[in-house]
Amino acid sequence: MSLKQQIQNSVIEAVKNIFDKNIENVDFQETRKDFEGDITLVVFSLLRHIKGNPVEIGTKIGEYLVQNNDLVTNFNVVKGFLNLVIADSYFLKTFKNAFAEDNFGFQNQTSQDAVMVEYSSPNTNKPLHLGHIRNNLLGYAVAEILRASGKKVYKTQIINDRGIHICKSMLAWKRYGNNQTPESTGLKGDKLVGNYYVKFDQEYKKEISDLVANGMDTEIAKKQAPILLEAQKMLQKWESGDTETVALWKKMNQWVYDGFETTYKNLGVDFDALYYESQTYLLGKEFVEQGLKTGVFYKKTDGSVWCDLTDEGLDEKIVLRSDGTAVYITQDIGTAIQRVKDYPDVNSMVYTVGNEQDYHFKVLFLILKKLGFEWAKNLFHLSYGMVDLPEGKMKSREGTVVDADDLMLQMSSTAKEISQELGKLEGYSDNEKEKLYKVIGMGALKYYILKVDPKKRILFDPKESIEFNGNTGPFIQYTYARIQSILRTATFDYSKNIDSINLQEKERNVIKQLNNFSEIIQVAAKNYSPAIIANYTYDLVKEYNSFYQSLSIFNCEDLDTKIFRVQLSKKVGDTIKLAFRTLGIEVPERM
RNA sequence: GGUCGCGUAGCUCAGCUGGAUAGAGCAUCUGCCUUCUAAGCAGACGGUCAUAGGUUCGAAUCCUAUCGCGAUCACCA
Repeated sequence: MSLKQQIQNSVIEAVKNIFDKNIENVDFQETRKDFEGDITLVVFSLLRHIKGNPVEIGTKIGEYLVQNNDLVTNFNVVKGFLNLVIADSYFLKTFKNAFAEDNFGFQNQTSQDAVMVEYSSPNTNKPLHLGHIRNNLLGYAVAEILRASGKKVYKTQIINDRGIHICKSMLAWKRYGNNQTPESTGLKGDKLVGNYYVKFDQEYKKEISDLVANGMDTEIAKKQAPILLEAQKMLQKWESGDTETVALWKKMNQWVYDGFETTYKNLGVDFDALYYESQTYLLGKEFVEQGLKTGVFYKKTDGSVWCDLTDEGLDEKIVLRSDGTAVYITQDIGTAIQRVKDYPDVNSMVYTVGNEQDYHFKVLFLILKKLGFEWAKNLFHLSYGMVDLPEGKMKSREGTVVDADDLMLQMSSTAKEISQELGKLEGYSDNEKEKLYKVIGMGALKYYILKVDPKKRILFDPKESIEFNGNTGPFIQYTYARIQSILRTATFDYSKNIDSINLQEKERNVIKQLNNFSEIIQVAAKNYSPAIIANYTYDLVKEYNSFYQSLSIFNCEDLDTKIFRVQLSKKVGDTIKLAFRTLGIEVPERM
């Protein structure tokens, strides 16, 4: 039973005995630092049931609690706030329990139901960029947080391997590629293919301006440029299964997958199930047919099929073209259903997709509900804001994108520079150092992105992101590394049980913060927000550092106190590690 | 224009289901390394929580309107 629950029971009892009223629950909050106490009862909220002066009511309840509840040793009332002082023994006991628990805060899988988390979902015509990094980090972290909260989780992505954009790269490679391969050029496959996507665009623009120079209208030229017409022809060939086109498509896609694999590995993300658009884009049509029969959809005179969502405050939405082909949402309907078929334990899905698709997912979820799927009420769009650069929006055509691989490399090399400047890594091999620079650089990048609320836009300033002071990943990693150093230094058995010592305020603060961890994981899972974990961890580290700086760990007289302080340090380290695990951030033994 | 999201210190961000004097970091200034890692700690400075109303004992938080920024409103994906 949590502290709040225990105190609450006593308060309910007190109200019953003193005022003869039955109440069901009471509002608590943590006591503000400026007042004495650990937990605060908001007396105002009782005024609905009990009439009278809040200070008097608070005082009476406080007196009752001190007499009848061993946990409460003292109290004071300020305005309508009853501040309760909790016994040291309580904090020592909760800490002892937490210390004994390896996965403290993590819950074992509690239900058979699983949740599927989709993220990344890239196009296969260009390399991953900063926007994908936010997507991947968010999706991965949310999946891990859900897992820590007790859910079974599958990670998945849908790879957009089909469509005109792929044909553009293919065509440009065919024309200008001279049979270049990743091997022959030493380029990552996705980079190579991306280059030809850019090449296509250049040629396309050239053709347009040529046509315009010859007197053609710009809008018409955009549609009539020969290279575009050829790309469209290529798409038709692909759709009809032309052997040569399909072979090229397979070859180039494989290059891209290999390239992505490297990027994912460096980012530290992975997937349990892959879906390819080329295999799913026809799914969903049969469900449209079914929906037509049940009246969820209706057919217009031209043969196109629609869903009327005006009752829900939305528009009509097309789900099948007049020529009978599938649109984007048709595929999404099919894929969702397919996933539940493939993984029958899935009854909930999370889609990590940018907020420009808010409307799309609103519609998708509504349609799936209308189609009568039980799990449709458990769908969540993890919508996140764009990543802006100081110069403005990222535009791939204008070359203002921040490439994912380049950025990760840059973060590591900055970590290297700073580390070397500080000169702390004597006795480490070059190999170990390189690995460490990566851990720190990635820690900075990941934390920088994950600490902000997903739904907000991020302004990504490359210079400021590589900041290792303050509320940053490296700051937290540093604290972890220091704790490991303490553990290496401790020459006595610090696993001994400590039953009674006098707790200093700083120590109590750290324990209080530690005690919140389990709840924080649940809150973060409920809100699909890694930012909650990140900010919690930062607060924990702040409390710990304050303790660390002001109380000496090894130079105190009492052995029990010494042991306790090492234990406290270890637990903070363990908690940082667990919290960071849910964020996909590694933690160094030394830095 | 309709719909959705955002607007908190000079900058980047916290602020959970309404609660006490709105919190961190960066930047600027002041202290603290012969003791376990100073990538640290302690402190100062900095706010009409976009604006105006409303609900309430009590609002950054909930409601309404206005302003600003962004996204979206395709037989594209």
